[in-house]
Amino acid sequence: MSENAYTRARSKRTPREKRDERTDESETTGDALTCPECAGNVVTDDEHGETVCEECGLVITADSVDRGPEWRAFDSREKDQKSRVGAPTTNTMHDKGLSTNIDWRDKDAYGNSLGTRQRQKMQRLRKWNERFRTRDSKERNLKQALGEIDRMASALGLPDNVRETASVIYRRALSEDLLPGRSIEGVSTACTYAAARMAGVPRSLDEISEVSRVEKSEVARTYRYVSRELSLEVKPADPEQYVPRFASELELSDESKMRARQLLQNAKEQGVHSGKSPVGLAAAAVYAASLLTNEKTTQAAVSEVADISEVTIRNRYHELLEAEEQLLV
DNA sequence: ATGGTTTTTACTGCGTC
DNA sequence: GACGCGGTAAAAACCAT
Repeated sequence: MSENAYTRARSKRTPREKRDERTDESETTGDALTCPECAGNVVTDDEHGETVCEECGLVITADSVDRGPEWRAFDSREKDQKSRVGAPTTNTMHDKGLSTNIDWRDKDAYGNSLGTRQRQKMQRLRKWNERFRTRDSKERNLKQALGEIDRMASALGLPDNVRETASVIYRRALSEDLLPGRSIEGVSTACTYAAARMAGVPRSLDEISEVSRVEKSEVARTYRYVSRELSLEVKPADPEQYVPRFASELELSDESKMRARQLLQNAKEQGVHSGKSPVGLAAAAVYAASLLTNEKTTQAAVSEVADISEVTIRNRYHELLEAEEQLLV
């Protein structure tokens, strides 16, 4: 009935503007205060905008910075700003201000019955309150996921636009009800994986699951599911996309990168690669290129950064060189 | 579930520094 | 002798059926 959960919510200002009035004595003056709970020292945490107790972690005042709705992005401009979602401590914020209950009885605070007008008003308020609350639970979910995406993305050194893409994908997954039966972790990991590939800076499933709390198999499964349901257009990973990263991790010259790309392109034209793992191909190309340019690298080193066995590198790079020769004939 | 393909693991031999 | 490299066989992982 009321599955209109994601009603068109304007980026409404959170209804607690009264933090302007400095309320209690624990102010941001940074004086040595003591915690009411354990009498420990109280410090201000500027990054999260909180005043917390050093000893017990009690948050005395939170939200000296209001970053409430800023992570709801509806267009690309807002999206540019939404990536500051991170801090997990803000999870507490929602419960604090928003989950309100409105009694079902049509009585006022003194127990008197309300007039018809008032009754109708309360009816409307209940309805909207409920709507906001369900919206809120989804957003809490979203928030956690976004935090997770952000964490993984920075662990993998992925640029901001990937995080944004990942967030967008996640939002779509959420609004299409793809979540039930799947972990937030898993889906956000899958979204990150997809976003990285779509942005042309792919990370292998191994790398992804390294920083995720989810098994590789589950990531793969969830990714397949999500990309099918949302019909994401993500082309099979191009080995060339791995080259720059591997090359720079090995501190190889630009020339080597060029050679590696050439090798891959040749191989591609001759259809040498099909069914072979793109990562392996890329690793082999990087290694072969380093040989051709007389830069010192070992198979072991390449295998290390690419997370590919040396055997595979050997096999692939033979094939690459063969393809190169065939081209000259 | 099964069979075919690819990748990994583990081990061995060879040449060089 | 350690190291980089190449090859091989068997195991494991993966994929389509």
